[in-house]
Amino acid sequence: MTVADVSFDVPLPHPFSYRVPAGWALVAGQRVVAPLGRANRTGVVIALREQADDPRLKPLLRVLEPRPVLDTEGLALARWVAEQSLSSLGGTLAALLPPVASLPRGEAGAARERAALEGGRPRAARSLVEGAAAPPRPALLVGTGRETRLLERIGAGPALVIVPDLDAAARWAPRLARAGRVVRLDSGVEDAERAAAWAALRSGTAALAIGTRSALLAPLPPGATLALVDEHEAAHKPPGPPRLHSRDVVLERATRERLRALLTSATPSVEMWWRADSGRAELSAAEPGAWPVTQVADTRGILRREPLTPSLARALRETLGAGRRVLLLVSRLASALACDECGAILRCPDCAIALAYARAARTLTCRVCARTTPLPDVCPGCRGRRLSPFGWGAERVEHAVRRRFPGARVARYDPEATRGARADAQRRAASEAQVVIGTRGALRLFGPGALGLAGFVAPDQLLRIPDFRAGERLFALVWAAAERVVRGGALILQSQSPDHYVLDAAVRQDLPAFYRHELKFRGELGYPPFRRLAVITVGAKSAADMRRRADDVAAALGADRELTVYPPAPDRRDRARRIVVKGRDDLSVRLTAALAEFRAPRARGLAIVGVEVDPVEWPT
DNA sequence: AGCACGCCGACT
DNA sequence: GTCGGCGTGCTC
Repeated sequence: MTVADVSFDVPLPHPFSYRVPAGWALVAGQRVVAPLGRANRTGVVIALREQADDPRLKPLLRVLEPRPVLDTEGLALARWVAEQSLSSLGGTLAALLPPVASLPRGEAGAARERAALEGGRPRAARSLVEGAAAPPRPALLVGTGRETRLLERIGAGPALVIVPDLDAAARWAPRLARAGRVVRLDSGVEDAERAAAWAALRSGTAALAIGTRSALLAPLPPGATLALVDEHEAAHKPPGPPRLHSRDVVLERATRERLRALLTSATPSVEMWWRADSGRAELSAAEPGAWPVTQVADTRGILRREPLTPSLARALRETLGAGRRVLLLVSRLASALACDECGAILRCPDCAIALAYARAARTLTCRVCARTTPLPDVCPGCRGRRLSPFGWGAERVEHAVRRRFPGARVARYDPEATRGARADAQRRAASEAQVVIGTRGALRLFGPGALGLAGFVAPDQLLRIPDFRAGERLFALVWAAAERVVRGGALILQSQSPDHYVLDAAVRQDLPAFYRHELKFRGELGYPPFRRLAVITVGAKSAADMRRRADDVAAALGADRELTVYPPAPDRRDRARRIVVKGRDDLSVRLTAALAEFRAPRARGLAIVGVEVDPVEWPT
């Protein structure tokens, strides 16, 4: 009998086997409905095989679509993604497939017949036809006009453009539409439209498609272009499956299927820059475009009670006078409260992190456990009476700016302010304000050239975050702000370390200078792109159990001499242990081998909570 | 992940 | 005497 191995969206490493009813012409890559446990669930056929009759196997119930959503290559790529990220194939597939198209009633049977007719046709002896031609080198498009250059290279397609989020999908669709019919694969459109888009790409009715990471496996004809917009964006690797950065999937797919990969970014990831630097990608740069008048204002010794240096205050006044808009960027770190007598920062007694100081409400709030207390009169440590704010959160800066510029329309735009009931009002106020004080997310309010002045109040706070990508992230942020400043406008960076290479490279609009420094530092400390990282989280019921299990896992990893294993460190408010591992290109394979005994289904007791390969956000 | 089965506390 | 807590185990 014929048996189908079916992968479901369950966190299990293995597929389930079913009997294929006689007369079905099923192929791998088709979605089917089959009984699993007590329910009927949708899964993907990942393999078909002949074997002796086994009465224990249940039959498949029905085929969902006339044709496979994935061809053999797509299936193989999904398997690669799952292996690389140490996650289940079923979950990975579920995240990389379009919604199921709802067939009009009565067509289901017909669909099955069509499947029999055309489903089995393998989509390519493609690589044979094209022989051993080397796959085109990926191109990295940086600098001014990179998006126009991307559109030029794409032409009328065939091409699939992957963008970081739904907003970007909505923005890109009309731009792409100037060259031909564009279909959308992102969840910003109805399910039926997404499903139809996938089908249109496969049949060739549409040659241009746009989507987010869920579209990474959408069908493309030979010779097509696979584009990734804003390659450096963390949104290309959000939590959840597929647990790889879209960049890695794009590059791998392009190599396997000989597609042309095009990636754009104002400030590429260090990984991608290194790839171009070492000749494994073409760097398409441009003559430097307009850049704001940029200045680093030294804040050493003068920023305790006043967030604006004379330079920034003057620029603010002039910009407002010229009728242009101002964005003051604050780090997402809120202000804290410090004791002037003993020097301590007030911390949450439970979580040990600095309490966030809310000036207007006169409260202290813990960001982890949400405990809120009224402002104390004295320092809990030394009973000192002089408590003063420390660090420049949005609220404190807003207060200072209002005091200094009483006539200006000032609005705050940060995650705090744009949450809850007043969110809409706040957003509207920010879109009309002359001075916006906000975090990174506030950049979305401004298009290119929309700002007269961008000012970074205390970017040092972002550099102090214990994450090896802190510099890269600040550089990207400064650059993104600079690109939004109008020709002749100003960019002011306040800092206690005015010579820092991140600031220096941004001031001089010198992309290579930043990467030179950054690569040197990454190389010396063994960080990506020179080593790969993974974070393994271990949990257990009791503290002692957790410690023992974490030590066991660390020991198993350490037995592989190719891996560098760091000692288990407290995580999740000390409810888990975190083990950082460094390895080489084969990190995933080695992790899979070393962790096998802990990840086995029968290894009960919730030993391993999570494995995160190539983390983008450092866990704090 | 669901969703069962399976043994110990506060309720009509 | 039951309803229900979520610990443990299975799903072809």
